[in-house]
Amino acid sequence: MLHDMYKTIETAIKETTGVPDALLTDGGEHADLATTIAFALAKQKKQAPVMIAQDLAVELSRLPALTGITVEAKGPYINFIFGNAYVSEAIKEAVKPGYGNLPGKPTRVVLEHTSANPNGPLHVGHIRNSIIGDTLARAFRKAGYPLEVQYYVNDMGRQIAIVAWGFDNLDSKQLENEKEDAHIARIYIAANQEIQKDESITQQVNTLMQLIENGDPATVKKFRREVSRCLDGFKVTMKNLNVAHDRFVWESDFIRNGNTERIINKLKRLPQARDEETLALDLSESGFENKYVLRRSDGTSVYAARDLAFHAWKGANFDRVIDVLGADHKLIGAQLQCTMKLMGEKVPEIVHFEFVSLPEGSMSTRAGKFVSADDLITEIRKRAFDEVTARRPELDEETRRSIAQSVGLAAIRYDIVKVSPEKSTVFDWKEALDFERQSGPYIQYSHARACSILGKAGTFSECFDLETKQEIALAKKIAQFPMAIDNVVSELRPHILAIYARELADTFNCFYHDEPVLKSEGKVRDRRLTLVKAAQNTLKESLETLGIDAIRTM
RNA sequence: GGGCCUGUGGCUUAGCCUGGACAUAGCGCCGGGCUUCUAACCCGGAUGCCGGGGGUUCAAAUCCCCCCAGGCCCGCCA
Repeated sequence: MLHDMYKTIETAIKETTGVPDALLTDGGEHADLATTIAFALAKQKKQAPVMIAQDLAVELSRLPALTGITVEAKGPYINFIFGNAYVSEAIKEAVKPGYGNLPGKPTRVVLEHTSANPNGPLHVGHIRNSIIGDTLARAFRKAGYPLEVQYYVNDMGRQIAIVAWGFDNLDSKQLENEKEDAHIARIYIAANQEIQKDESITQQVNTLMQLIENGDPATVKKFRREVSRCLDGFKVTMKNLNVAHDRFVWESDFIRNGNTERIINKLKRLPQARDEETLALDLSESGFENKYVLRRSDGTSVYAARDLAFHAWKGANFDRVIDVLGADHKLIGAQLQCTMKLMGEKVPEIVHFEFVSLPEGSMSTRAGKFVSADDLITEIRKRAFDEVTARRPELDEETRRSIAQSVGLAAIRYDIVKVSPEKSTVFDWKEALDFERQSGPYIQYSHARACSILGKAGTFSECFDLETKQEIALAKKIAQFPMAIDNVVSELRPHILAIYARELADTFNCFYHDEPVLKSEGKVRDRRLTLVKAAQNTLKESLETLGIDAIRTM
């Protein structure tokens, strides 16, 4: 809708003036859309921008294509204000189930996210990856793309060897009520402490790594067992965060199925290959200083080689390959992209996000310095339950627990997704546990209020002829939703949706505060209820795309 | 030392790619609003050399250069 209007007006400006760029932008508080084209034409026409704007506005307003759009010059700006037809059409769409679904596309997309090393529980840094990834996944599906979400299991790294050593050599019994991933972390941390004390352990770990690379059955079994247990823990955490993967892809499979060897043979033939003691690529002509090592001198593969095999496999099976990775992967991500291009393989798109740290410094699983996602979830549910109990003492405990769970989820997911990924953040308990401010629960509350109004309204006949300023403002905000979804997938920036949902809630809150709905009568009541229904539906779709429960009462 | 990212009122933050109309919102602060559709809400007020300095432009938070501060990275680790 909004997109159509943009195109129509853009074409009209281009055809009328002959310029290649209509310089059309959001009109903010002045208009729905506006152009600064008069500035650009000033030099060429040797006329003041104000004069040009005035003449052009008159000319544009006469065009049949722009019927129903108010065109007016305000100084050097030309403003476009959409009429009632636009508003009515938008609300007609917005009351339908699935509002915001974009037309289906043939492009098959594979999206990888989270992929944390299975050596300890997911912490508040990892879940930034999960939440950005999962929100993108939901937006892609809403935008009509067939999508598969994958988790890449790094099951043959040094840290897994350290875990395996710990289980063999330390007191490694699982404690009562200890979650699998927390158990693994405890052993991993203890093993690292032992390594600090006794350097000879490193040799034993190296031996384990050689055994796993050679496919020694007992070692493979041992590694698989602990990695699987850790993943079981991750799955519980992710379920609690409403995050889902379609497939877990194991790194070691790319050794076993020969893909890594095949990719190494292909890489050897590149002019950039340096097959000396090690096999490495010289990517200096692409601006990378260090050599990109693929095979060690002992003949075993390096992570990079397996990663290339993994990405080649993804590229062969999907049309678009997208990875969500932390800022620490920027360099290796760029090297991966560069190498894929040199090989003529599909180049993955990478979404990077900056680090989450603690007030006392960086997080470290090895040092046991982290806030686990499980602890955050437990704490936030407790807080949410107290809050619900204080606000709604009349509800039974089960209902309050259920609301608290949804509110807690909303608080966590929104708190993380609302920030632009390129900003590094410091985890703050006080902010994470806040349900007011610009929070997920705030948006849920707007939705619940809308549901409450609709519940009390009974039946009404839909009416799309809006009138007051507040009605129109809300309708126009609702109309922006499909474009917000489109922007998220085209820019790969899920925080756009978070900001949109909050603004929609703001607009709806102001609307129902200022305009009586249930107490109005006749057509006014009908059209306001229709608008509430459209707002409720749009809030619901927004929340669900953010992976947040659109609860009907709270 | 080199590369990438960030720097917007006391705190958090949008806008920056695609330059234009008084820089977005929240928290906190000050002052209002619950016998009226759930106050997880709404309304009003104070608070900004948009890190600093140059440049490009009719016009710069936005583009270019330099500097400063913080984060991340520069392994035959993953």
